[in-house]
Amino acid sequence: MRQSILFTKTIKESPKDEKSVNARLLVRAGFVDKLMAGVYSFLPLGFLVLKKIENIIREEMNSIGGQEILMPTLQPRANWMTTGRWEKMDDLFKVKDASRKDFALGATHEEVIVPLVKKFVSSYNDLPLYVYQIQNKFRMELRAKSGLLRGKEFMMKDLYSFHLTEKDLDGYYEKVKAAYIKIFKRVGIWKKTHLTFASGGSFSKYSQEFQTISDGGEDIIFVCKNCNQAINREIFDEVKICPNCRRKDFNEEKAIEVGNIFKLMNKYSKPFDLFVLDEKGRKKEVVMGTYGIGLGRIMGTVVEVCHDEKGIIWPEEIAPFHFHLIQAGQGSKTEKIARRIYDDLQKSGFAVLYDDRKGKSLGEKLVDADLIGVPVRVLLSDRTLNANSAEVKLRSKKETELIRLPALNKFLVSRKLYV
RNA sequence: CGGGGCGUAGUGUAGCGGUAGCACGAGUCUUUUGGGAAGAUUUAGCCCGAGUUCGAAUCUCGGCGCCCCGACCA
Repeated sequence: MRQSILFTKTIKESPKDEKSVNARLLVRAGFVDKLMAGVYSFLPLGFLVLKKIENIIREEMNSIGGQEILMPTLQPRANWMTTGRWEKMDDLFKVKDASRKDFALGATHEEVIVPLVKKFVSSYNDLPLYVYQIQNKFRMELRAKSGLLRGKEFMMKDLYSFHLTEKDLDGYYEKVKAAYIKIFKRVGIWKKTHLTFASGGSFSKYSQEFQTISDGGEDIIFVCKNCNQAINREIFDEVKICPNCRRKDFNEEKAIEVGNIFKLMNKYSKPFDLFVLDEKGRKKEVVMGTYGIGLGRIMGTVVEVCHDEKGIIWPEEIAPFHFHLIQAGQGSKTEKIARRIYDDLQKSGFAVLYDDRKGKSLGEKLVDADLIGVPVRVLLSDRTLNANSAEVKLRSKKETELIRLPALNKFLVSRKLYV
C-alpha cells in the first residue's frame, strides 16, 4: 500500500482521553479510532492486523476439526429465558423493536448454537461436533477500559464442542489447549502467557485461562517459579499450591486474560433438551465445552507486550505489512528505484507499506515508521543510492545494514521469517 | 453499579461575571528534506439544556461525555 493514499495519519500527541499503552499507540499510529468508551473502529492498518489474527485463529480452529459458521447478533428473548440468563447475566444488552418485543444482543452464543445443533444432531454417530464462529459480541460493560482490552463491542472467536461423554470432552479440551498455545505462539505473546487456574463460575469449581503478563492487565496471577503454571488471585487463597508440580513458590504478576477454555458439561444442553440416542436407542445427554478468544484483546495485548518508547513492534505473523519501504529524497531516480523495489516485493508475495509521501522529511518518515512498527524497514535515499544500496533495519533491533541493490530483493525475500 | 477526578480549537493551556486569547498540531503555497526543518497564509473552541443576571466559559441545577479506583466479567 502506498502511504500517500492511506487516509489515516499518525498523531503526534497521545490522545488525552486514553491512558492505556495499547490505545495510545494504536490511536496515534492510526490503527484504530475510538467512537466511544469501549467501542473502536478498525482503520486500514488495524483491520489488516485484525484479519491476520483472525486467520491464525481460523487456521488453528480448522486444524482441530472446527466447522466455521456465523450466527446472528440479534437473538430472541425466549432462548435467554430458557437458560435463565435473560435475568442473570448482568452485562447482557437488551433491545426492543417497534412492537416492544425484546431481543438480546449476543454476548455469547450458547442460546443460539444449542438449539441450532439440536436440529441436526440426533444420533451418537453425529458426535463429537465442533463448531465455531468469529463475530462481534456485545457486553454491557459498565466500565469499559484499557483501550482494546475491555470493550462493549468486540470481535471474538467462540468455539463450542459437543460430546457423548465427559471423557471425550476431556480429550478435546486438551486439543483446544494445544491449539490455543499455537495461536499465542503465532501472534507473538506465548513467552509471556501462562496457563492459569481460575474460578469456574457457575459451571464447575475451576476453569482454565490463558493469562499474558503485562502491566496493562487487570488480573493478578501467581506464577509458579518452578513450572510456569499460574493461579488466578480469585482462587489463590483456596489453592496455594501449584496444581501442576505441587510446589508453593510463586511470583505475583499483573496479567491480561487472552483466552479461556471451559467445560460446560450439560449446563446448556439440559435446558434445551439436547440429547442423542445411543447404539441401544437410549437417550444420552450431550456434554459441551466452550472456548473463547477475543481478537481485539489479542491485538491490544500484543501492543502492551511488544512496544518501546517510539512505538509498536509488531510480531512478524500479525504485522500489517512485511516491509516498510521508505523513499527519502525526491530525485526521480530514487523514486523510480523505490517503485521498482515496491513492485518486486509485491510480486514476490509480500505486503509492503511504501512511504512515497512528498514533502515529509526523512526524520518524519522514520518517526512514523517506528510508531507504526512494521518489522522490517527498507530505506532508499539519495545517499544510499550513491552507494547503489538500500538500508535495511529490523524494528526490533538498533543496527542497520546496507544491502547492494542488485541483491536486495533476494536478501529480503530469502528471510524465512515471512511466509 | 458504588467512589473519585475532569469537560475552553485535534492537543496543552489563559481567562475567575463585561469583546474568547496563546502555543503546538492540522490545511495550502514556497524553500527544504539522514531522526518530527523554516517562512507566509489559512483553519478550528467555551460538552448540552434550563435557571440567576442588564450581561454567563465563569454562578446554580439537571443531563451527557471522558479518565481513574473498586465491584462485576461463559
